[in-house]
Amino acid sequence: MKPTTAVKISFKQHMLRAREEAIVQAVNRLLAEKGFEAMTVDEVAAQVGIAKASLYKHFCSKEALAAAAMRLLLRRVLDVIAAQPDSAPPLEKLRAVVRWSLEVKLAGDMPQLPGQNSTLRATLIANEDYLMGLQAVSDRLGEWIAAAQATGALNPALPARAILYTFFARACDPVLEFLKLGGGYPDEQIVALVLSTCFEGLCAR
Amino acid sequence: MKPTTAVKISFKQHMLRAREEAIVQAVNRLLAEKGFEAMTVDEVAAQVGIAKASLYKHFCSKEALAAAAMRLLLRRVLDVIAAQPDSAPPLEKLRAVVRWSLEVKLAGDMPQLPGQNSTLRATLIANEDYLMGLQAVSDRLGEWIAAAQATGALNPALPARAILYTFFARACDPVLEFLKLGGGYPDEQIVALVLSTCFEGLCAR
DNA sequence: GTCTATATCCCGATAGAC
DNA sequence: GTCTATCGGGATATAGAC
Repeated sequence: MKPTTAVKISFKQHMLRAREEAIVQAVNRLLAEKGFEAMTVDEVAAQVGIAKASLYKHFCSKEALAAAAMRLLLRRVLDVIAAQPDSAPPLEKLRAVVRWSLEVKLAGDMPQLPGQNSTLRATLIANEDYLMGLQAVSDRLGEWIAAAQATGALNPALPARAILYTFFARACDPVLEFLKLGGGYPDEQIVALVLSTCFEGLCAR
Repeated sequence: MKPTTAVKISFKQHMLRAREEAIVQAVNRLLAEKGFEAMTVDEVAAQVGIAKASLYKHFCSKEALAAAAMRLLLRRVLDVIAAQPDSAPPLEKLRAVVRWSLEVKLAGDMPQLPGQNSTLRATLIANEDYLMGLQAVSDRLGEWIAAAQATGALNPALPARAILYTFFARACDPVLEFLKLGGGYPDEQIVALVLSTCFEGLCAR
């Protein structure tokens, strides 16, 4: 009996977890497509195939939905960071992470947060998981940045924070969309172009 | 009598023009501060000091308000472009224009448009003045870009369009805000940092 | 926990007097 | 042209039955 009960509970928890993952994935897609303000909770519910009231049993507010999507994004970034081989030069590892974020954005999977939304900002900075994930990403990238500056691969004259922020900003760089809408370039080349301008700049070398 | 009437009409038109300019300026400020979606027409009316219904006598929709602000921005950009001395190298003229836009953004005067707002996009591309202004800016900058690439100042391997879009994208670069919020850097240095990473890139030279 | 139905609020836009 | 007052739509969030 105990095992059966345990199995039942586990099964229930599994289903609940799966549903919540489906919700977060739908939120991620909608955030990437329309941004936070334009996304409506009705759309999320319709996308998942449940009633809106059911959504609020899992997430108590629209901001909580977005926060969950952001935590998912941070987990994915940390996975990509962890997947880089230790032996690779720091600069190449940084390029790989930035390239990944550009590919995600170009694929329409990068959630777009509004520049300054008071309620959303409050929810995010009040969320420990989010803050710890953000700190972890910053720390890992910060180590690589310092190492790359030490070897002279990255410009040592730039503050490390400025470099880090420049990487973060690639996640909302409109140049990708501009080039895609303009047409004439395959996705790989668009990514290569933006990556080049980010690291090598616009001036000739 | 004729002169008096003429003066009266001119005076009225002048007042009307001044009021509309005040409206557009308020819209510009609010767009820079909160973005299009978060800006409410009530706020604009309150800022100008008139009733909301009076606003709609000048501009028939919220989108029209934003479009007017964008036309103002394009005029200001064209003025800055025209102010560059012909004798200066094209690269320096481009740097000056980008620097100006960074300074405007850092001062909180750069209107922020939503990435993809269907109704606003429709209003903008339906506005001849806006489209012509945008074309004029693109043309003038495009000439300088081509010249700078010809002399080898800008990387000739990059498509000119990619360079142009990269300049446009500086108007919504969040790195400025990040560095400002982080503290520790005066505005001039923040502008210099972003300008440097834009043209010279992150890698050492 | 899931549903239908509804409360509540906010915002863009308008009516109509002056 | 300016005002006060209001309409109508849409969005977040909740009530209450099952």
